[in-house]
Amino acid sequence: MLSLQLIRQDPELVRESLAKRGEASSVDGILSLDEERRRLIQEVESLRARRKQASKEISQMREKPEALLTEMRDVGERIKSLDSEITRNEEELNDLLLRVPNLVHPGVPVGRDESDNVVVRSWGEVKTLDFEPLPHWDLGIRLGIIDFERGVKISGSRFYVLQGWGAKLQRALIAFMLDLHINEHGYTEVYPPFMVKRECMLGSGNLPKFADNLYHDAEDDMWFVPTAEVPVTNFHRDEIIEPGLLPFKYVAYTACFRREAMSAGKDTRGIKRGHQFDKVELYKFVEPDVSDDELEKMVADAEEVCWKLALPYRVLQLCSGDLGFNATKSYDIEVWAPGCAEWLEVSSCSNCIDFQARRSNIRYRSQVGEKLQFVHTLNGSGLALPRVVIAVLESYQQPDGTVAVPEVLRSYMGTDVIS
RNA sequence: GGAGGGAUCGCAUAGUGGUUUAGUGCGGCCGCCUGCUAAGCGGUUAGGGGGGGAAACCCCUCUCAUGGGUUCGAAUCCCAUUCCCUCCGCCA
Repeated sequence: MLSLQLIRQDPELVRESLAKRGEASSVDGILSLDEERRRLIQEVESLRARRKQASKEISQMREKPEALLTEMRDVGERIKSLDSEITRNEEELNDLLLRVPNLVHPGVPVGRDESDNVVVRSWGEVKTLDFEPLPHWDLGIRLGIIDFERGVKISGSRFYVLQGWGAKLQRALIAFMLDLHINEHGYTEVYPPFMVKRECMLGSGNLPKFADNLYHDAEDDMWFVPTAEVPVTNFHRDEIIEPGLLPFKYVAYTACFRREAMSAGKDTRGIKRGHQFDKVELYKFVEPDVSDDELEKMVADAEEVCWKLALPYRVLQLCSGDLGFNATKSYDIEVWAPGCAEWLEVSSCSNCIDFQARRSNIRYRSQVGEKLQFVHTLNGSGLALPRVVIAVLESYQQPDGTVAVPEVLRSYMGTDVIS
């Protein structure tokens, strides 16, 4: 959420930022509600001050002053009705504010959609294999490690079962990634709940705007996390972080659940896009002046997974039109999958600056006695599992139909080859 | 799921309708004192919102789990909800 004060002080900045994203502006509506709100508050507060004064006088009188009591009864009624007007106004205002996306970082290239994203670097060689590479769905079926039919039988379309080496490969990747980020990059492992309260979804920015994409248990109003970003953001919700404690760096493994209602019919083949997938997520809470640098470091942490697995990859900077709702600036990492012959998005790393911190009320003090400020939050996949499984299977496949196990996974897998 | 008990300032507690501008202790911070440390002494100790001011700052208002209600006036009385604790039931 943007600061209402900022919108009030510099509405043009906000309008321009929304235009860069190709979003309609609600700035005028917000400003007029804000004006109304301040007017109502001034009125109700002066009535309150008056009532307070009168109550004090009444308490010191021996006889009940009937005229004053009658007047105060009216004042009480007026306060009550103004309060409900303020509540209504604030609900409306808040709903608008919660739907405004983050400001676009000035360094972000302006563009319309993903075709305007910019490749900032790439690593590894996309080499042509000397045999016809199979897509992972064929490999998976032949090796008996992915079972699409049973996934559909159990849960419907966009579900699959990993079994045998397939399941173990995914588990090995999770363990490898967690260990890398914990031991070499200084992240603290957390295992959060996979179902969260509504307010967590508001805090992370998934509600109210993206309810369509979430699984929801209506009976208890519990929401299934679409990414670990949601519970980890809320880890410090409503907290004040004392001087000297930041940064906090967390790595969390979770399953992720997405309805993918918007993309029915897209990427239906294989395990690239399912309603449930696993992910290892990086998350940082940092002081504002370092969040730009911390984003670069986070991307490097995620990239390291790719090069340790020897998977060719490229890093894209997202243009303004492709930027996610929470992000001021984002990089995607894509690895090459020779079987399906495409670049797979395995990570998206974003600086959300104070956007989620404001929604979630996460503040810190830089020094004893200093004013409270909102922290900056960053998140990035490190990495998303099924797509890494795809890239490993397709890149390490051998002419005889077996799949070699990447060096760094051998100790986790206990084998050199999947056959 | 059932039955009871509870939720007050960072922590611990006092507070059963109006000098509560929420007291006290601990902790924290700032002084003083002290050869050092401890002790002692004095002061200080939250957040949101609104208004004024160039600013330092000042004024108002809200917040005693949350939301309603009663009342001229609510931490205090009533109702609902949430969470925590104890016991019972169920359970990986």
